[in-house]
Amino acid sequence: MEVQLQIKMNEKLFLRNPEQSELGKKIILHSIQLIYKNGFESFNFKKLAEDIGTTEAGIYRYFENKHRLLIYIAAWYWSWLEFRVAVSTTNIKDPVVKLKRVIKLLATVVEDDVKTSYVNENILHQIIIAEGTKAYLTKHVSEDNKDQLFKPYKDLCAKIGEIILDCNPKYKYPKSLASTIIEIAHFQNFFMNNLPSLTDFGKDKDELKIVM
Amino acid sequence: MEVQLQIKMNEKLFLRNPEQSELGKKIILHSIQLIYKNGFESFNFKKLAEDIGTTEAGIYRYFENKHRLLIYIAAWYWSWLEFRVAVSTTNIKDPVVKLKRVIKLLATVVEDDVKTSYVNENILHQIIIAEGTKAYLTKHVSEDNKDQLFKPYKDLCAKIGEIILDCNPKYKYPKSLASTIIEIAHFQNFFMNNLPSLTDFGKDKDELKIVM
DNA sequence: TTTTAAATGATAGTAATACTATCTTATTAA
DNA sequence: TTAATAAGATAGTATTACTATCATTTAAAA
Repeated sequence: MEVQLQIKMNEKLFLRNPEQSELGKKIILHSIQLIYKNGFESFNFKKLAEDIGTTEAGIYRYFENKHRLLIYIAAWYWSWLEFRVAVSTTNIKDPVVKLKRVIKLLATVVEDDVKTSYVNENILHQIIIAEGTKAYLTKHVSEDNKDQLFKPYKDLCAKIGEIILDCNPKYKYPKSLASTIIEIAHFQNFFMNNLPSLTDFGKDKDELKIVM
Repeated sequence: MEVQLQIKMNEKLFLRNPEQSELGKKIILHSIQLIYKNGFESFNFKKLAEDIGTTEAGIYRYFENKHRLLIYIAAWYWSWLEFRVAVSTTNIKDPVVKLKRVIKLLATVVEDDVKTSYVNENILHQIIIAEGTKAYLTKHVSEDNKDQLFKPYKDLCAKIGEIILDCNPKYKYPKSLASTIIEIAHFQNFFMNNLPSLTDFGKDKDELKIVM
Protein backbone atom coordinates (compact mmCIF):
# COMPACT_ATOMS: atom_id res chain seq x y z
CA MET A 1 0.00 0.00 0.00
CA GLU A 2 1.27 3.40 -0.86
CA VAL A 3 0.10 6.37 1.13
CA GLN A 4 -0.24 9.76 -0.49
CA LEU A 5 -0.54 12.64 1.91
CA GLN A 6 -2.61 15.62 0.86
CA ILE A 7 -2.97 18.56 3.21
CA LYS A 8 -5.97 20.82 2.83
CA MET A 9 -4.83 24.41 3.00
CA ASN A 10 -6.75 27.54 3.94
CA GLU A 11 -7.98 29.37 0.81
CA LYS A 12 -6.60 32.67 2.01
CA LEU A 13 -3.07 31.34 1.83
CA PHE A 14 -2.95 31.63 -1.96
CA LEU A 15 -4.55 33.29 -4.98
CA ARG A 16 -4.70 30.04 -6.91
CA ASN A 17 -4.31 26.67 -5.24
CA PRO A 18 -0.79 25.42 -5.98
CA GLU A 19 -1.74 21.83 -5.17
CA GLN A 20 -4.09 21.69 -8.11
CA SER A 21 -1.70 22.15 -11.00
CA GLU A 22 1.71 21.09 -12.13
CA LEU A 23 2.96 24.66 -12.17
CA GLY A 24 1.63 25.18 -8.65
CA LYS A 25 3.49 22.15 -7.35
CA LYS A 26 6.64 23.29 -9.10
CA ILE A 27 6.31 26.67 -7.41
CA ILE A 28 6.26 25.05 -3.98
CA LEU A 29 9.03 22.58 -4.72
CA HIS A 30 11.38 25.08 -6.32
CA SER A 31 10.71 27.86 -3.84
CA ILE A 32 11.67 25.54 -1.00
CA GLN A 33 14.85 24.63 -2.82
CA LEU A 34 15.74 28.21 -3.66
CA ILE A 35 15.04 29.54 -0.17
CA TYR A 36 17.11 26.70 1.22
CA LYS A 37 19.95 27.52 -1.12
CA ASN A 38 20.09 31.31 -0.92
CA GLY A 39 17.92 32.31 2.01
CA PHE A 40 14.60 34.10 2.04
CA GLU A 41 16.01 37.63 1.68
CA SER A 42 17.68 37.00 -1.65
CA PHE A 43 14.80 34.87 -2.90
CA ASN A 44 12.43 36.49 -5.40
CA PHE A 45 9.83 35.56 -7.97
CA LYS A 46 12.06 36.37 -10.91
CA LYS A 47 14.69 33.86 -9.83
CA LEU A 48 11.99 31.36 -8.95
CA ALA A 49 10.42 31.75 -12.40
CA GLU A 50 13.77 31.22 -14.09
CA ASP A 51 14.42 28.17 -11.91
CA ILE A 52 11.08 26.65 -12.85
CA GLY A 53 11.19 27.73 -16.46
CA THR A 54 8.12 29.90 -16.31
CA THR A 55 7.52 33.64 -16.02
CA GLU A 56 7.33 35.99 -13.09
CA ALA A 57 3.73 36.88 -13.90
CA GLY A 58 2.89 33.22 -13.73
CA ILE A 59 4.00 32.97 -10.11
CA TYR A 60 2.04 36.06 -9.18
CA ARG A 61 -1.11 34.26 -10.23
CA TYR A 62 -0.55 31.84 -7.36
CA PHE A 63 0.84 34.06 -4.63
CA GLU A 64 0.52 37.77 -3.93
CA ASN A 65 4.17 38.05 -2.94
CA LYS A 66 7.06 36.09 -1.57
CA HIS A 67 6.03 36.65 2.03
CA ARG A 68 2.66 35.05 1.37
CA LEU A 69 4.44 32.15 -0.21
CA LEU A 70 6.57 31.77 2.92
CA ILE A 71 3.44 31.77 5.06
CA TYR A 72 1.99 29.08 2.82
CA ILE A 73 5.09 26.94 3.15
CA ALA A 74 5.18 27.41 6.91
CA ALA A 75 1.48 26.56 7.22
CA TRP A 76 2.04 23.43 5.20
CA TYR A 77 4.92 22.47 7.46
CA TRP A 78 2.89 22.95 10.64
CA SER A 79 -0.02 20.98 9.26
CA TRP A 80 2.26 18.21 8.23
CA LEU A 81 3.96 18.19 11.63
CA GLU A 82 0.61 18.05 13.39
CA PHE A 83 -0.25 15.05 11.27
CA ARG A 84 3.00 13.37 12.21
CA VAL A 85 2.42 14.17 15.85
CA ALA A 86 -1.00 12.59 15.62
CA VAL A 87 0.43 9.46 14.00
CA SER A 88 3.33 9.04 16.37
CA THR A 89 1.23 9.49 19.52
CA THR A 90 -1.81 7.34 18.72
CA ASN A 91 -2.27 4.32 20.92
CA ILE A 92 0.11 5.65 23.49
CA LYS A 93 -1.33 6.04 26.93
CA ASP A 94 1.49 7.62 28.90
CA PRO A 95 1.43 11.38 28.18
CA VAL A 96 5.09 11.71 29.13
CA VAL A 97 6.02 9.24 26.42
CA LYS A 98 3.79 11.18 24.06
CA LEU A 99 5.54 14.42 24.83
CA LYS A 100 8.93 12.84 24.35
CA ARG A 101 7.87 11.63 20.96
CA VAL A 102 6.64 15.09 20.02
CA ILE A 103 9.95 16.61 21.02
CA LYS A 104 11.78 14.03 19.03
CA LEU A 105 9.75 14.89 15.96
CA LEU A 106 10.48 18.56 16.45
CA ALA A 107 14.16 18.23 17.11
CA THR A 108 15.45 15.50 14.87
CA VAL A 109 16.19 15.48 11.20
CA VAL A 110 13.34 14.35 9.09
CA GLU A 111 13.47 10.94 7.52
CA ASP A 112 11.76 11.10 4.18
CA ASP A 113 9.33 8.26 4.83
CA VAL A 114 5.79 9.38 4.15
CA LYS A 115 6.19 10.96 0.77
CA THR A 116 4.33 13.88 -0.63
CA SER A 117 5.04 14.11 -4.27
CA TYR A 118 6.20 17.68 -4.49
CA VAL A 119 7.68 18.63 -1.12
CA ASN A 120 11.14 17.72 0.08
CA GLU A 121 10.40 17.48 3.77
CA ASN A 122 13.99 17.39 4.83
CA ILE A 123 15.04 20.70 3.40
CA LEU A 124 11.60 22.07 4.32
CA HIS A 125 12.49 21.38 7.93
CA GLN A 126 15.74 23.24 7.47
CA ILE A 127 14.15 26.33 5.97
CA ILE A 128 11.49 26.48 8.67
CA ILE A 129 14.28 26.49 11.24
CA ALA A 130 15.98 29.44 9.58
CA GLU A 131 13.06 31.33 8.06
CA GLY A 132 9.90 30.11 9.77
CA THR A 133 9.60 32.89 12.32
CA LYS A 134 9.72 35.49 9.54
CA ALA A 135 6.25 34.34 8.57
CA TYR A 136 4.77 36.05 11.62
CA LEU A 137 7.44 38.52 12.75
CA THR A 138 5.90 41.36 10.75
CA LYS A 139 3.89 44.51 11.27
CA HIS A 140 0.84 42.82 9.78
CA VAL A 141 0.74 39.71 12.00
CA SER A 142 -2.62 40.61 13.40
CA GLU A 143 -4.35 40.96 10.04
CA ASP A 144 -2.71 37.79 8.80
CA ASN A 145 -3.80 36.10 11.98
CA LYS A 146 -7.40 37.23 11.41
CA ASP A 147 -7.23 35.50 8.04
CA GLN A 148 -6.31 32.33 9.95
CA LEU A 149 -2.97 32.07 8.20
CA PHE A 150 -1.28 30.78 11.36
CA LYS A 151 -3.99 28.31 12.31
CA PRO A 152 -1.86 25.22 11.65
CA TYR A 153 0.81 26.57 13.99
CA LYS A 154 -1.72 27.39 16.66
CA ASP A 155 -3.41 24.02 16.28
CA LEU A 156 -0.13 22.21 16.76
CA CYS A 157 0.60 24.33 19.78
CA ALA A 158 -2.82 23.58 21.25
CA LYS A 159 -2.29 19.87 20.69
CA ILE A 160 1.08 19.90 22.42
CA GLY A 161 -0.38 22.05 25.18
CA GLU A 162 -2.95 19.35 25.84
CA ILE A 163 -0.30 16.67 26.09
CA ILE A 164 1.53 18.86 28.59
CA LEU A 165 -1.64 19.21 30.62
CA ASP A 166 -2.04 15.44 30.56
CA CYS A 167 1.46 15.14 31.97
CA ASN A 168 0.68 17.60 34.73
CA PRO A 169 -2.93 18.79 35.02
CA LYS A 170 -1.92 21.48 37.45
CA TYR A 171 0.64 23.08 35.20
CA LYS A 172 -0.41 26.66 34.63
CA TYR A 173 1.26 27.55 31.35
CA PRO A 174 0.79 24.65 28.94
CA LYS A 175 0.37 26.78 25.83
CA SER A 176 3.37 28.94 26.57
CA LEU A 177 5.45 25.85 27.22
CA ALA A 178 4.20 24.31 24.00
CA SER A 179 5.18 27.33 21.90
CA THR A 180 8.46 27.49 23.81
CA ILE A 181 9.29 23.89 22.99
CA ILE A 182 8.48 24.38 19.33
CA GLU A 183 10.49 27.55 18.89
CA ILE A 184 13.42 26.37 20.95
CA ALA A 185 13.66 23.09 19.09
CA HIS A 186 14.30 25.18 16.01
CA PHE A 187 16.46 27.85 17.56
CA GLN A 188 18.77 25.46 19.33
CA ASN A 189 19.21 23.62 16.08
CA PHE A 190 20.03 26.86 14.28
CA PHE A 191 22.44 27.93 17.00
CA MET A 192 24.12 24.54 17.07
CA ASN A 193 24.88 24.83 13.35
CA ASN A 194 25.57 28.54 13.09
CA LEU A 195 26.34 30.11 16.47
CA PRO A 196 27.51 27.11 18.45
CA SER A 197 28.71 29.06 21.46
CA LEU A 198 25.07 29.76 22.26
CA THR A 199 24.57 26.05 22.95
CA ASP A 200 26.32 23.19 24.65
CA PHE A 201 26.93 21.43 21.33
CA GLY A 202 25.15 18.26 22.30
CA LYS A 203 22.40 16.89 20.20
CA ASP A 204 19.59 19.38 20.65
CA LYS A 205 17.22 16.49 21.14
CA ASP A 206 18.77 15.88 24.54
CA GLU A 207 18.71 19.46 25.61
CA LEU A 208 15.02 19.80 25.06
CA LYS A 209 14.28 16.89 27.30
CA ILE A 210 16.21 18.56 30.03
CA VAL A 211 14.26 21.77 29.82
CA MET A 212 11.17 19.74 30.54
CA MET B 1 25.60 62.97 39.77
CA GLU B 2 24.46 62.28 36.27
CA VAL B 3 25.55 59.09 34.60
CA GLN B 4 26.09 58.98 30.90
CA LEU B 5 26.32 55.53 29.42
CA GLN B 6 28.56 55.03 26.43
CA ILE B 7 28.87 51.61 24.90
CA LYS B 8 31.95 50.78 22.89
CA MET B 9 30.93 49.08 19.70
CA ASN B 10 32.90 46.75 17.45
CA GLU B 11 34.39 48.67 14.50
CA LYS B 12 33.06 46.17 12.00
CA LEU B 13 29.50 47.06 12.87
CA PHE B 14 29.64 50.30 10.91
CA LEU B 15 31.49 52.19 8.19
CA ARG B 16 31.65 55.36 10.23
CA ASN B 17 31.02 55.41 13.95
CA PRO B 18 27.53 56.79 14.52
CA GLU B 19 28.27 57.63 18.14
CA GLN B 20 30.82 60.24 17.10
CA SER B 21 28.62 62.69 15.24
CA GLU B 22 25.24 64.33 15.48
CA LEU B 23 24.16 62.80 12.20
CA GLY B 24 25.26 59.38 13.38
CA LYS B 25 23.21 59.64 16.55
CA LYS B 26 20.22 60.81 14.57
CA ILE B 27 20.57 57.78 12.32
CA ILE B 28 20.35 55.45 15.30
CA LEU B 29 17.54 57.34 17.00
CA HIS B 30 15.38 57.72 13.92
CA SER B 31 16.00 54.24 12.60
CA ILE B 32 14.78 52.78 15.88
CA GLN B 33 11.68 54.94 15.68
CA LEU B 34 10.98 54.11 12.05
CA ILE B 35 11.51 50.38 12.48
CA TYR B 36 9.26 50.49 15.51
CA LYS B 37 6.58 52.32 13.55
CA ASN B 38 6.57 50.44 10.24
CA GLY B 39 8.59 47.28 10.81
CA PHE B 40 11.97 46.33 9.44
CA GLU B 41 10.72 45.12 6.06
CA SER B 42 9.24 48.44 5.00
CA PHE B 43 12.10 50.39 6.51
CA ASN B 44 14.69 51.79 4.10
CA PHE B 45 17.42 54.41 3.94
CA LYS B 46 15.41 56.76 1.75
CA LYS B 47 12.62 57.02 4.32
CA LEU B 48 15.18 57.27 7.10
CA ALA B 49 16.98 60.10 5.32
CA GLU B 50 13.73 61.98 4.83
CA ASP B 51 12.82 61.44 8.46
CA ILE B 52 16.17 62.81 9.62
CA GLY B 53 16.31 65.55 7.05
CA THR B 54 19.46 64.33 5.36
CA THR B 55 20.18 62.37 2.21
CA GLU B 56 20.27 58.68 1.43
CA ALA B 57 23.94 58.87 0.49
CA GLY B 58 24.65 60.33 3.90
CA ILE B 59 23.29 57.26 5.64
CA TYR B 60 25.29 54.95 3.44
CA ARG B 61 28.43 56.59 4.76
CA TYR B 62 27.61 55.13 8.17
CA PHE B 63 26.13 51.75 7.32
CA GLU B 64 26.52 49.44 4.36
CA ASN B 65 22.85 48.58 4.32
CA LYS B 66 19.80 48.35 6.51
CA HIS B 67 20.62 44.85 7.69
CA ARG B 68 23.97 46.02 9.04
CA LEU B 69 22.18 48.82 10.80
CA LEU B 70 19.85 46.29 12.40
CA ILE B 71 22.83 44.25 13.56
CA TYR B 72 24.32 47.40 15.04
CA ILE B 73 21.12 48.21 16.91
CA ALA B 74 20.82 44.65 18.17
CA ALA B 75 24.45 44.60 19.29
CA TRP B 76 23.90 47.84 21.14
CA TYR B 77 20.85 46.35 22.83
CA TRP B 78 22.69 43.23 23.95
CA SER B 79 25.63 45.24 25.28
CA TRP B 80 23.29 47.51 27.15
CA LEU B 81 21.41 44.55 28.56
CA GLU B 82 24.61 42.92 29.71
CA PHE B 83 25.50 46.14 31.48
CA ARG B 84 22.13 46.19 33.20
CA VAL B 85 22.52 42.54 34.16
CA ALA B 86 25.88 43.34 35.68
CA VAL B 87 24.45 46.26 37.64
CA SER B 88 21.39 44.45 38.91
CA THR B 89 23.30 41.36 40.05
CA THR B 90 26.32 42.92 41.76
CA ASN B 91 26.56 42.33 45.48
CA ILE B 92 24.04 39.53 45.31
CA LYS B 93 25.29 36.22 46.61
CA ASP B 94 22.41 33.87 45.90
CA PRO B 95 22.66 32.80 42.25
CA VAL B 96 18.96 31.95 42.16
CA VAL B 97 18.09 35.51 43.10
CA LYS B 98 20.55 36.66 40.44
CA LEU B 99 18.87 34.55 37.80
CA LYS B 100 15.46 35.82 38.76
CA ARG B 101 16.67 39.36 38.37
CA VAL B 102 18.08 38.60 34.96
CA ILE B 103 14.80 37.12 33.85
CA LYS B 104 12.97 40.14 35.14
CA LEU B 105 15.23 42.41 33.12
CA LEU B 106 14.60 40.34 30.02
CA ALA B 107 10.89 40.05 30.39
CA THR B 108 9.65 43.33 31.72
CA VAL B 109 9.13 46.63 30.03
CA VAL B 110 12.07 48.91 30.26
CA GLU B 111 11.92 51.85 32.58
CA ASP B 112 13.85 54.70 31.05
CA ASP B 113 16.15 55.27 34.00
CA VAL B 114 19.75 55.22 32.92
CA LYS B 115 19.62 57.56 30.00
CA THR B 116 21.64 57.41 26.89
CA SER B 117 21.17 60.60 25.00
CA TYR B 118 20.16 59.23 21.67
CA VAL B 119 18.51 55.87 22.22
CA ASN B 120 14.95 55.34 23.35
CA GLU B 121 15.44 52.12 25.28
CA ASN B 122 11.79 51.38 25.60
CA ILE B 123 10.96 51.17 21.94
CA LEU B 124 14.37 49.62 21.36
CA HIS B 125 13.26 46.73 23.56
CA GLN B 126 10.09 46.45 21.48
CA ILE B 127 11.89 46.31 18.15
CA ILE B 128 14.38 43.75 19.40
CA ILE B 129 11.44 41.56 20.37
CA ALA B 130 9.96 41.77 16.90
CA GLU B 131 13.04 42.16 14.71
CA GLY B 132 16.03 41.06 16.75
CA THR B 133 16.27 37.51 15.45
CA LYS B 134 16.42 38.81 11.88
CA ALA B 135 19.91 40.08 12.68
CA TYR B 136 21.27 36.53 12.63
CA LEU B 137 18.63 34.50 10.76
CA THR B 138 20.40 34.94 7.43
CA LYS B 139 22.48 32.98 4.98
CA HIS B 140 25.55 34.97 6.01
CA VAL B 141 25.40 34.38 9.77
CA SER B 142 28.69 32.59 9.81
CA GLU B 143 30.64 35.37 8.10
CA ASP B 144 28.94 37.97 10.27
CA ASN B 145 29.79 35.84 13.25
CA LYS B 146 33.43 35.71 12.22
CA ASP B 147 33.43 39.50 12.23
CA GLN B 148 32.28 39.27 15.86
CA LEU B 149 29.04 41.06 15.10
CA PHE B 150 27.12 38.91 17.56
CA LYS B 151 29.67 39.07 20.35
CA PRO B 152 27.46 41.13 22.69
CA TYR B 153 24.71 38.54 22.37
CA LYS B 154 27.09 35.69 23.00
CA ASP B 155 28.67 37.50 25.94
CA LEU B 156 25.31 38.01 27.55
CA CYS B 157 24.48 34.38 26.98
CA ALA B 158 27.76 33.29 28.53
CA LYS B 159 27.14 35.48 31.55
CA ILE B 160 23.66 34.06 32.10
CA GLY B 161 25.02 30.58 31.50
CA GLU B 162 27.45 31.12 34.36
CA ILE B 163 24.72 32.19 36.71
CA ILE B 164 22.81 29.05 35.76
CA LEU B 165 25.87 26.97 36.55
CA ASP B 166 26.14 28.70 39.92
CA CYS B 167 22.55 27.71 40.61
CA ASN B 168 23.25 24.12 39.71
CA PRO B 169 26.89 23.19 39.01
CA LYS B 170 25.83 19.84 37.63
CA TYR B 171 23.47 21.22 35.02
CA LYS B 172 24.67 20.06 31.64
CA TYR B 173 23.22 22.64 29.28
CA PRO B 174 23.74 26.09 30.79
CA LYS B 175 24.43 27.88 27.53
CA SER B 176 21.47 26.37 25.75
CA LEU B 177 19.25 27.25 28.67
CA ALA B 178 20.62 30.78 28.68
CA SER B 179 19.89 31.32 24.98
CA THR B 180 16.51 29.68 25.48
CA ILE B 181 15.60 32.05 28.27
CA ILE B 182 16.64 35.07 26.24
CA GLU B 183 14.78 34.09 23.10
CA ILE B 184 11.71 32.91 24.89
CA ALA B 185 11.43 36.06 26.96
CA HIS B 186 11.07 37.88 23.67
CA PHE B 187 8.93 35.38 21.86
CA GLN B 188 6.41 34.97 24.65
CA ASN B 189 6.12 38.73 24.79
CA PHE B 190 5.53 38.89 21.06
CA PHE B 191 3.00 36.06 21.16
CA MET B 192 1.19 37.61 24.11
CA ASN B 193 0.67 40.81 22.15
CA ASN B 194 0.13 39.40 18.69
CA LEU B 195 -0.77 35.71 18.75
CA PRO B 196 -2.17 35.34 22.25
CA SER B 197 -3.49 31.83 21.78
CA LEU B 198 0.12 30.66 21.75
CA THR B 199 0.44 31.70 25.37
CA ASP B 200 -1.52 31.53 28.60
CA PHE B 201 -2.01 35.30 28.64
CA GLY B 202 -0.35 35.79 32.00
CA LYS B 203 2.47 38.21 32.40
CA ASP B 204 5.32 36.59 30.60
CA LYS B 205 7.56 37.36 33.52
CA ASP B 206 5.80 34.68 35.52
CA GLU B 207 5.98 32.09 32.85
CA LEU B 208 9.67 32.30 32.54
CA LYS B 209 10.16 31.60 36.18
CA ILE B 210 8.14 28.47 35.77
CA VAL B 211 10.25 27.12 32.96
CA MET B 212 13.20 27.28 35.32
C1' DT C 1 -16.35 17.70 -32.70
C1' DT C 2 -16.70 22.27 -31.87
C1' DT C 3 -16.96 25.96 -28.64
C1' DT C 4 -15.63 28.04 -24.73
C1' DA C 5 -13.28 28.87 -20.82
C1' DA C 6 -9.34 28.63 -18.00
C1' DA C 7 -4.45 28.39 -17.36
C1' DT C 8 -0.14 29.50 -19.09
C1' DG C 9 3.42 31.96 -21.84
C1' DA C 10 5.46 36.05 -23.73
C1' DT C 11 6.37 40.64 -23.50
C1' DA C 12 6.28 45.26 -21.77
C1' DG C 13 6.16 48.67 -18.56
C1' DT C 14 6.19 51.25 -13.92
C1' DA C 15 7.31 52.60 -9.22
C1' DA C 16 10.17 51.69 -5.58
C1' DT C 17 14.44 49.89 -3.65
C1' DA C 18 19.22 49.51 -3.05
C1' DC C 19 22.71 51.16 -4.01
C1' DT C 20 27.24 54.21 -6.32
C1' DA C 21 29.41 58.40 -8.00
C1' DT C 22 30.52 63.11 -8.14
C1' DC C 23 30.76 67.66 -6.97
C1' DT C 24 30.13 71.46 -3.69
C1' DT C 25 29.93 73.48 0.74
C1' DA C 26 30.55 73.57 5.68
C1' DT C 27 33.34 72.22 9.74
C1' DT C 28 37.41 70.96 12.20
C1' DA C 29 42.19 70.25 13.04
C1' DA C 30 47.12 71.02 11.91
C1' DT D 1 45.78 79.46 6.32
C1' DT D 2 45.75 75.33 4.62
C1' DA D 3 44.24 70.96 4.34
C1' DA D 4 41.49 67.32 5.60
C1' DT D 5 37.13 65.49 6.73
C1' DA D 6 32.22 65.33 7.00
C1' DA D 7 28.00 66.57 5.17
C1' DG D 8 24.69 68.22 1.54
C1' DA D 9 22.99 68.12 -3.16
C1' DT D 10 22.13 65.88 -7.19
C1' DA D 11 22.24 62.32 -10.55
C1' DG D 12 22.29 57.89 -12.19
C1' DT D 13 22.05 52.55 -12.46
C1' DA D 14 20.63 47.81 -11.60
C1' DT D 15 17.45 45.15 -9.33
C1' DT D 16 13.07 44.28 -7.16
C1' DA D 17 8.28 44.06 -6.88
C1' DC D 18 4.92 44.30 -8.97
C1' DT D 19 0.63 45.19 -12.97
C1' DA D 20 -1.23 44.93 -17.62
C1' DT D 21 -2.06 43.02 -22.04
C1' DC D 22 -2.40 39.77 -25.50
C1' DA D 23 -1.51 35.40 -27.67
C1' DT D 24 -1.38 30.44 -27.16
C1' DT D 25 -2.14 26.06 -25.22
C1' DT D 26 -4.96 22.80 -22.60
C1' DA D 27 -8.99 20.98 -20.77
C1' DA D 28 -13.81 20.81 -20.10
C1' DA D 29 -18.57 21.47 -21.77
C1' DA D 30 -21.92 21.54 -25.33
